[in-house]
Formats: sequence, C-alpha cells, structure tokens
Amino acid sequence: MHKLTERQKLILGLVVQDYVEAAQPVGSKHLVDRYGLDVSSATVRNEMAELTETGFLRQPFTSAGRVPTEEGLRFFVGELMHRQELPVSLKHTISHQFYQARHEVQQWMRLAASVLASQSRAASLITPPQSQQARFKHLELILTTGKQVLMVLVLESGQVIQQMLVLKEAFPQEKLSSTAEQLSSMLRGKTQAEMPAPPEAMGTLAAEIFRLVQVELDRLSTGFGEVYHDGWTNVLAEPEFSEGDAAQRALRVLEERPLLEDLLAQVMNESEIGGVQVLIGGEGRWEQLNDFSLVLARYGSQNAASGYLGVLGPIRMSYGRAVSTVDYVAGLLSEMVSESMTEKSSD
Amino acid sequence: MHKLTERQKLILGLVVQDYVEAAQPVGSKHLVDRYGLDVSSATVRNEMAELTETGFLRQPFTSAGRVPTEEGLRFFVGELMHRQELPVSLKHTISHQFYQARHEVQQWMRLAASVLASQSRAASLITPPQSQQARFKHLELILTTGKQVLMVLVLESGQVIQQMLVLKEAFPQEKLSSTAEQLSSMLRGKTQAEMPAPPEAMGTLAAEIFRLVQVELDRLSTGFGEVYHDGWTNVLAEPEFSEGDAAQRALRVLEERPLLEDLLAQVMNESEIGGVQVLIGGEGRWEQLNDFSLVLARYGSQNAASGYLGVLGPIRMSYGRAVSTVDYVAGLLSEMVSESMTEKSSD
DNA sequence: AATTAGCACTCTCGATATGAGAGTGCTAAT
DNA sequence: ATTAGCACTCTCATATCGAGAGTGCTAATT
Repeated sequence: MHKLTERQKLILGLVVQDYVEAAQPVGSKHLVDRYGLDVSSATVRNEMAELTETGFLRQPFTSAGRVPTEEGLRFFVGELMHRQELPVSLKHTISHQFYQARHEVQQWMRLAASVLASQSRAASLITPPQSQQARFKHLELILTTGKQVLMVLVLESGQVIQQMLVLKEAFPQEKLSSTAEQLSSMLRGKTQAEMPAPPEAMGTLAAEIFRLVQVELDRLSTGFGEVYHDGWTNVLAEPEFSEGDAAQRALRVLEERPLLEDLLAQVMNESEIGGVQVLIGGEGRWEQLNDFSLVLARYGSQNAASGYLGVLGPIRMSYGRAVSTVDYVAGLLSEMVSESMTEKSSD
Repeated sequence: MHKLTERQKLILGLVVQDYVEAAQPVGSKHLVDRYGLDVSSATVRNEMAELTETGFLRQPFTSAGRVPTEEGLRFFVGELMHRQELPVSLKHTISHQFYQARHEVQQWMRLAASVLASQSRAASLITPPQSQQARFKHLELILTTGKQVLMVLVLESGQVIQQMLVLKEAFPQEKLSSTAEQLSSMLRGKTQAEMPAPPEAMGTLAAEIFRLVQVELDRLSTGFGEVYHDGWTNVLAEPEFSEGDAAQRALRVLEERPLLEDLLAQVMNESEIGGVQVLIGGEGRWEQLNDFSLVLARYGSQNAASGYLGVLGPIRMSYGRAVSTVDYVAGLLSEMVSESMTEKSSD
C-alpha cells in the first residue's frame, strides 16, 4: 500500500469531493480558491503530479484538471471518507414508517428500496429475506375453493412460505389435513438434499405435494427471489448517463439475473452480516460494471433468513452518503427480521 | 376522418414500415427502389406532399425524407396494420411454460413479463390479478412461531391473500381459530365499505385483526400491487434513447406510481377485457409520454380478479408485433386466472 | 529543502466556414 | 394523371481557428 503525506491525502480528498459534486475535472487553482488552502496552486500542482504518478489521479487529457482513478476512489473510501449520517429526525421518521409496515415483508422491501434510493440519490436494489439452507419444519394444506389449495410451508428458521396450488382434482379438507400431517412427520428437520425418496405406497395427492415441497425447498436454497428496486430515474439524471449506452448497461445489472447472482456471490460470500462492501468499477472482474459503483450489504441473521441490499450509481457517487444509508437500512431490516421471530414457540 | 386513396394508404403504410425498421426519414426514391413500386418517385413525392398536408407525415426539416406523425401512426394502427402473430410452435412452448408455472402467480408474472418483452422487443409492464371490489368470504389465522401468525384471507372471487403478521403478544392456536371464526361470520360477504363498526366488546386480538382485514380489503380495492417488468434493456438500445433524457423519462413511467395509475384508469376504464389499447405519444394528455407508445390490455375476468399488462417502446415501435403479443399474453393469462378458479365449491 | 511566481506549452471546446449529398417542389413534357 | 428534369434547400460531416484552462518546468524566494 502506498504511503501518502497528510497533505496529499487532503488534496486527494478534496479532488474526490469536488469531482463528485461537479462532475468535472478539478484544477489546482480551483482547489486553492474554493477550499481556501494556505499553499499556492503550484504546490498543489506538484502534489497532484505525484498523486498522478502513484495512480490515484489521472488527467482526461494533457493539461486538463485531474480526476480520481478507481484506485484513488478505493483509497478514498478505505481511508479518507467520513460517513454522512442521516439526521436523527429523519431516522425517526423512517423507523416509524417501518414500524407501520411491520406486518408485510413486501412493504419492507418497497419502503427500503425507496429510502435507499432517495437518501443515497442512486438506484437501489434489495432482495427479500431468505434462509440459505431451507430446513423443513411443518406443512399445512388449506382448502380455499374447489381445486385451489393453499400450501403453507413453515421452515425451522421461522420463515413461512405460502403458495397457492391448483390441484388436478378436488379433495376434502380432512384428506388434505391428514396428508399434510403425514408429510410433516416424514420430512421434519430435513433439507432439500436430505429428503428421502418418496415411498411407493404414497397417494397421488401426497406424491404431488411431496414433489412441490421438494421444488420449493430447492428454490429457497438457490437464487434470491424478486428483486425490488427504486431510484433509477435518480441515476439516469446524472450526466454520465445522458448519452451512449451507459443507461442500458446500468439496467442490465437489474435484468440479467446471472450477473447479479454472480456479483453477490463473489462480493458478499466472505462478508459478515453488518459489513458494507464497496465495489468501484468492475474491479477488473466485471466488465459490465465499468464506470459504475455498487455499495452492498447483507441484512438479516446468520442462522435464519437474510437478504441483500445495495445501491448502484456512477463511479462518481457520494460514497459517504451511500455507505451510511446502506448500513443504516441494513441494520433496520436486520432488526425487523429478528423482531419478527422473537419469542419462538418451543413447538 | 380523412379519406385516403388506396395508393396513399399503401405509401403511408410503407413509410411507417420503413421508418420503424430503419429509424430514419424515408425518401420517395428509396421507397420505389426498395419496394419495387410501379410508379415513379415523382408520383410518390406528390402523394407524400398530400399526406403531409393531411397531417399524416411530416418532414424533420425542409428537404429531408418523411416521417409519420403521431396522427399518421394512429391511422396506421387503426386501419392499415396487420398483426404479426407469433408462430404456433412458439405459442406451444410458451403455454407449456405457463402450464409448468401454474402453481405460482408470481411465476406467471415473471414469465409474462419476459415473454412480452422478448416478443415485442420493448419494455413490458404487468400487474398481478386483483379483484376490483374485494368481498370478504372467509378468514383463517395460523400460528407459525411465537408472535408470528399467518393470516389467510379468502375473497368471494376465490382470490386468496396470505399475509404474515407479527402480533403484539403470542396467542395459542385455539384462540386464533376462534377469533378467526368469529370475524368470519361477522364479515361474510362484506366489502370494505360495508364493514360494520367494530363492536365495543371485542378483544385486543380480534380488534387488531379486524383493522388489518379492513386495511387489506382497502388495499385490494385500490392500486394494483407490485408491477413486474422486463426488457428495459431492449428499448434503451434503440437509438432514440441513446442520448438526452429519453431513458430517464421512460423509466419514470415505471417509478412514478401516480402516473401509471392515472394512465391505466383513463385509458382502460372504458375498455372491455379482451381489447388492446394503443396509446401513441402523450395524445396531448400526458406530456411525460411524448415520443413513447404504450400497447395495453386488461386480462382476467370481469367479476373476479383482473390485472393490466402492456409494453412500452419508442413511438417508432413495431405495432403489429406489439399488439399481437400483448393480445396473446393477455388471453393466456385470462385462461390461467379462470382456470385457477374453476370448480368452485358451493361453500 | 520546500515553496512559489512566472511563463511557455498543450490540448479541448465552441464557433465558423465549407462542400457533398440527399431529397424536395415545381415546371414542362408525355 | 404521370413523369423526367432540374434548381433549390437544408443537414451533416469535416476542417479550421482562437480562446481559455490548466499544466509542467525553471528560476527565484523563503
């Protein structure tokens, strides 16, 4: 890691700050004028030359101002940045909103996406809480009307999956209940991988449900469901998106599932819940992300359900704001998740 | 309505077709060459001049080729266009996919959004089926773990709403069941507006659930839930989105709820299920939609659940393809909806 | 040794000019 | 009614140019 003098750090910090605000290369004179430095522009020039040498700044073209490189931004985020916490009053408002939405996970997601987007002024992405290793606990089948049946699948983590089924033929509630009971005791505590082969003597109803449970457990262990999002109009208003294929490339992150899954898997796999990961540019690994940055976090609890959330913006985004917003919302959602499963019954 | 000669119609049609493909003004000579017309370019020029007079064509600037006006496109869609039906083999593949997804409404939505987007080559939007006047039929409360309770709300339409609740305190299953029974008989057949005032003597649990049912019925009668979508990368690849604020304005349709609600209300309120509505440009009413077109339909069944779906593209979109795709998918989903509620029990 | 004033130098960007080309509208002939 | 012919118009791509911003370097200063 490079060693920078205090003054170099100061200048790098100011360049980043100014560039983030103005979206334009920043010159030495501009810097001393704007921030009242007590050195001359020539001194700043020399320092800038050195920072360019080190790879933290670059010139878009000879004799233009300086712009931070991805490397420079990484250094900034790692060592120089200070978070821009949300005002306390705003935090109160937000947690109040979450409190009102406490009954519906869907509402959490919408609200979280909205808060993330508006506070970070970038596009937000968030996946619902899911348990990584779905472990069967209990099954119920509820007749609603005709062949339409509601399957309620309860996991050991406390997560509940509800699903409407349309069966091949109609069955009375008693038959449904007994089948559910039978399958429940057969599958208790099992993960998808541990499920036994279906017994020969199983009825058609039981066999159908058995298969559906299998599919559902599998689905829960892979992928991450619907992706909620908001604030794309924020980022598309930024000048770097106003022409070329930048807008299209950004949306690709949302619409190309494999990309997003790969991304989350690689970036977040070593990360604890609670940490915020900042991905600046493609980092060499994702060409599609050039010129974009992502600020990501995982929320939930280790042994139960967890999900991902984050914001996407131009490389020139306000990292201080983004990191603190993501961190705050992740914390809030973690509370919501654990709140929703306190006082577990001992069964 | 203007009266056009057959030849004028032919020329208008060709101009539209060529413009849609090439995204460029089309000239008289180009037209006769490309489509082997047996008249000279001078004749075509005269006809074009007339069509410009009538308001169906316009010149981006003096002595450029012609481009259809919104008026011209409307005439084209109304009188000249022929649908471009999907190949039968493709239809088979698609309905097979829907068949496999028949158990989960969420899957319908994703699949429909994906099919709409890829076949129309535009951005797709779709809302889940919802009953316009939610009428209470039946309520169940299922204890899952601790204070976490699943509320299952069955409507007379056959629609089932499942919702996770986190109660203020824990209750045993018997208490939940009896409360559900009590509320079920009290509210049977009622809409949100018809619900009685809550009796004084109601327990805290009953009161809480009562309020939630009210909120839920209200939510179901207004708005349209999550909007699924796909294919934005399709449209953003079109040249008209490559610069300026076009991309941002398009995304606004997705992110600004009030706009979309207003739009659907106004465009679709007089429309029967089954009809496809084409909205070209803002039609004067929606400034935000200038340069965009929407092809919309409603699916489901009148007296039960229904939803909206459609595609959004540049004004220069392939209407033949879009209309037939939207119509086809709407029909498919209508089948899915009615299928999922056949053989209603007589209760 | 670090800082700074001064200055020549470089490169972009916007304005201006120019010419080729596409496509038209009109007139006169068919 | 159609068409050939042609002058005319306007855009777009390209080239040229000068202003201005900002640099890097050198020599003077602290």
